[in-house]
Amino acid sequence: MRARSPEAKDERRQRFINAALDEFFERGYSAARMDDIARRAGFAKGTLYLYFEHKEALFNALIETIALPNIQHIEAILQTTPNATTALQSLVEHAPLLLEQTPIPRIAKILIADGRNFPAIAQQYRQQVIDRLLAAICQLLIRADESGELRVEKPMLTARLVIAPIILSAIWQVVFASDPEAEVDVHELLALHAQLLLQAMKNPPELSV
Amino acid sequence: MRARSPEAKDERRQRFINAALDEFFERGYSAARMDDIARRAGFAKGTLYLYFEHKEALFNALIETIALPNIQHIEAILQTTPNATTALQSLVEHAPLLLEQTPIPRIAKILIADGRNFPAIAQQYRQQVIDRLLAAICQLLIRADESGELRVEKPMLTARLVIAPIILSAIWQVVFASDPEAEVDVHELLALHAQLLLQAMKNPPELSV
DNA sequence: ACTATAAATGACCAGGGAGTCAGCTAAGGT
DNA sequence: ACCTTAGCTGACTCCCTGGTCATTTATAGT
Repeated sequence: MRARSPEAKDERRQRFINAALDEFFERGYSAARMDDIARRAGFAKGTLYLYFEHKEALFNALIETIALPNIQHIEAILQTTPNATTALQSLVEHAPLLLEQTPIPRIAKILIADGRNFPAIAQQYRQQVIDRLLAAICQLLIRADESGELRVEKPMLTARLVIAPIILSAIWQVVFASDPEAEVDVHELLALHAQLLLQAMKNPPELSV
Repeated sequence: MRARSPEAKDERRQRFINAALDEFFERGYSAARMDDIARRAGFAKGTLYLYFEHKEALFNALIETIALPNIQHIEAILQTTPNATTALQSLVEHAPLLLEQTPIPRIAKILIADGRNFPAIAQQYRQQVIDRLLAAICQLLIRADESGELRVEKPMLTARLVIAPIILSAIWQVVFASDPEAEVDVHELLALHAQLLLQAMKNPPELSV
């Protein structure tokens, strides 16, 4: 079967990108072979080069394509809840699914592993994905502070603390996937995280002296 | 100059390992060149092979050698303080220095990037370094709970939450080192982290309802 | 000074992978 | 049925790097 229509070509591109996600994740950028990526997508190496000029272009396309849909999903979770408390709980509730069913952990691993060799891509990813996620959480916290629901003195830093255990769980899972001893109950961990965080933000400091 | 005594040979080994740390960190295991590592240590490639059988043996030695001294340093910080509150504050106080002056962030990056291709090394590192660090924090929390200083219901998970922002700061710094826009005040971030965490653990949940 | 020892060297080899291109063939048009 | 277009192929080239080893040379002992 051949791709003649523009839609069919887009579908080809996507298949190559998905194959690249697997291979880059598994082996790292340098050790991943273009031939393997093509085979995994079901084509020969030459075909891959009809769709991407070179390895780096494929890498570029991968980072650009994969993350955005997922970040929009998370933003939706955060914005469709009435208050910050339930928004955070909802985020934490959805997180295990995000970690298992989306490519986010794999993208994170790739970015950490190979981002240094592609500073422009790393920067773009930070701006378009991470900063956006942090901004969404930050706004949520500011609104909660203004409404009196929570007490948030440094929303930008607090936003970073909110996502830290989530991201680290993703990385943990990805690095120690083959190690049964290293398993962690992510849901329980993040539930505790939300509990402690909300507890700290609900109690004004004066009470704790 | 040549290494004739066993001590001089140990010193050579260490120089190669330090050079390997730099190169593996910068390029990743696969893209790092043995010739570059040898040159960086001040020798020719052949000499490197007098000290390490092959690339993988060098990688092995790197992971084994570098981390342990630093983990002992951290354990010392945690054990020489009278109570958990000051221990955590002290950890957070020392963290920016650990992130800047020790190879911990670089080792973390290498482990994430290449650990998947060396599952045995990743597992060994987890057992000898990470689990040990978590155990030290866990014990600290248990003692604090027993003495009534803090309220800690799930010490093992809480220990993970304690280190999450520290590790993530290390990774952040390593990935976005070249991006001036991405700078974060680690000290301020971790100070807030300690403050919120201690606040949550000092207030029994009943008060916050 | 001379010699024996072994540390250090770097040209070399072999294997492997990025990128190419001349040929093949599926598919739509006539 | 035949032709034309263009999507697809994989053998090939070239370069790069892990690992080797015959040669060179520093050093300690006599």
